[in-house]
Amino acid sequence: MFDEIDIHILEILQEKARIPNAEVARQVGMAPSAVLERIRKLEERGIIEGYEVRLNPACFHQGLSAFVQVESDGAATAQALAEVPSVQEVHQVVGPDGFLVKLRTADHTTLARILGEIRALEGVRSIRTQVVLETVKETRRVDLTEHNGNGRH
Amino acid sequence: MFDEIDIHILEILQEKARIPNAEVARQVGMAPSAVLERIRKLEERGIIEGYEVRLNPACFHQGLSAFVQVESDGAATAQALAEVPSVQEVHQVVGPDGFLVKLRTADHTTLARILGEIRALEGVRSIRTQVVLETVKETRRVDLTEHNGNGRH
DNA sequence: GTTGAAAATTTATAACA
DNA sequence: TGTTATAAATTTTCAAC
Repeated sequence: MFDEIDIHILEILQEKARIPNAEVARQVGMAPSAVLERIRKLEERGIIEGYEVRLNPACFHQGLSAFVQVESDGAATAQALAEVPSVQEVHQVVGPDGFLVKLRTADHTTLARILGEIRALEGVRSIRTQVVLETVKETRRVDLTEHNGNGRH
Repeated sequence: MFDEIDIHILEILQEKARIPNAEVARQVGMAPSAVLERIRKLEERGIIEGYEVRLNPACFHQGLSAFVQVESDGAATAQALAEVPSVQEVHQVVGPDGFLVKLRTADHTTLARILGEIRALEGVRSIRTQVVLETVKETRRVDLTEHNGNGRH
């Protein structure tokens, strides 16, 4: 799938995605055009899904995180949950609690309102909420260290 | 904190962070240097935390997600959890289950090994694991729609 | 798949409204 | 703060290897 140079490029981009191509080329010791070509192919193959800016949620009235275990029998529940504003993640999980939902809200008042919305969704039998006191770690970064020196994948 | 133009810029960057400054300037109808200045200040003020490439986890042997409820009495548990490879998130939550941990692994075998590691951490009394069957939605994007037309913040 | 060079575009900087 | 203008740097393309 990719070689060590690709991994190196991805490591650089994971660290800081909005840097010039020429700078990436310098760090991996290749011509800018070659790096551009590799990045293009990584994008085409779906290995790179996209580029995001990481905003500080607290600056946008979204400082409160919570996880909600949703027990549901409705097939359409997942989509309905995904469309609720401030829902950031919806995972279908094994076991009696059908879905695990992550959401961000401004405060406890807003959280209460959102939870009411979720409880009112068709098919939802019960919900159990866990409010986050403090987020110690939160990253989307993929661990690439194991892909170094192993040759091709 | 920021005005409508800032919000517009952030909306564009949330959609696709690795686009030229000049293109952003075109879309908001301003001079590139003015846009660059605004972005710099958003970065300085910590509103923009950084830029990330979004990689496809499945391409890096991280296709299996799971959430682990960790009941613990150790003060250092959070840090220990955060340092476990393949742990992507650690949240301290209200209630008896002290922490909620999100992790990504290659397969069930690896998951079992990681869970063993977590269970062996000092202070951990019990863990309860929820394996993700399917992720319906997973985004870090902040909802900026409410910040439009409301004037300054 | 890579290189190297040319052309188009973008970024950085400074003077100015 | 924003704009324009200029120089420096970068991106992109393409022919050749």
